[in-house]
Amino acid sequence: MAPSLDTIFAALSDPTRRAILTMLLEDDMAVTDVAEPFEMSLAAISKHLVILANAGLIAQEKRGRVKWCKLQPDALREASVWMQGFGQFEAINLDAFERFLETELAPAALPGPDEDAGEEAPGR
Amino acid sequence: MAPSLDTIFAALSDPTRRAILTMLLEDDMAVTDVAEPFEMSLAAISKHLVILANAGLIAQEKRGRVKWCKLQPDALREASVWMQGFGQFEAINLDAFERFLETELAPAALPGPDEDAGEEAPGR
DNA sequence: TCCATGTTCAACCGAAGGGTTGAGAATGCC
DNA sequence: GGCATTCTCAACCCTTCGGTTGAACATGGA
Repeated sequence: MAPSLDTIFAALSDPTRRAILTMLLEDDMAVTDVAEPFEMSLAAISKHLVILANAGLIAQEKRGRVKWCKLQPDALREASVWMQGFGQFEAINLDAFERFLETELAPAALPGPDEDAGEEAPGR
Repeated sequence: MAPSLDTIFAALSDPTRRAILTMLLEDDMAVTDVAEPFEMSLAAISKHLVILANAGLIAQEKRGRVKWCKLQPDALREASVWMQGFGQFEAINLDAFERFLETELAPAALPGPDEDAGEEAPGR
């Protein structure tokens, strides 16, 4: 099922989970490596990852013993579209809209780790 | 204090609160009028409005007996900025936005299709 | 002044959230 | 096979959340 906005925003409301997303922006990671910088149990991180996966924010793929986590920004995109409707509803920036259309028509980029984010996402 | 991303995303994670924001997109509303289309108590709606105000998503101003609620999209923009680290969605897709508005308004967020609020503009 | 209207407060309730611990279940390596 | 590594499951604990109800507070109008 497609993750709902409920699930997406709830997943984003926890600072640990946002930090995990920021880490995954750099590279795909195994569960143990995701958990390493946090001062909480591995089981807790595992739960957080399940929540992120249910929200469609990450994908998890098991290779051997190791489960790899990678960012999946489509859900974020949905939520962003919903939000930006409030900020720019009165005055639509036509230039920005045209730029959006271009990115819409462009081939969907595979969410690889080598994506140049340009600017690091703010932490908490 | 500036509302944290925790607070903002948590406020957005509830369908009732997102429906309220959508309603306020049309016009400023009094608390009673906000509560009218929902099948829950006025006190519950009042709590939701407090949560939205604490998140900086709405502002509340009391004139006489009536407390008017109005959208305050700055907090949304802040959260939107955080998200932009994860992808390139700097522009708004109006079609997608309308789609989301429909999916938000249609199912269970608002009980009846006859949401003839009929509220008056705050200035008078 | 008395009463209706608009909104919040306080106490409560059940469910969900975020954390722990300990016991598994897979898998890879010797 | 035996063992370490990786990750999840299950049971619990405590707090927060979303809702209710009834009372209270504040204001405007007769």
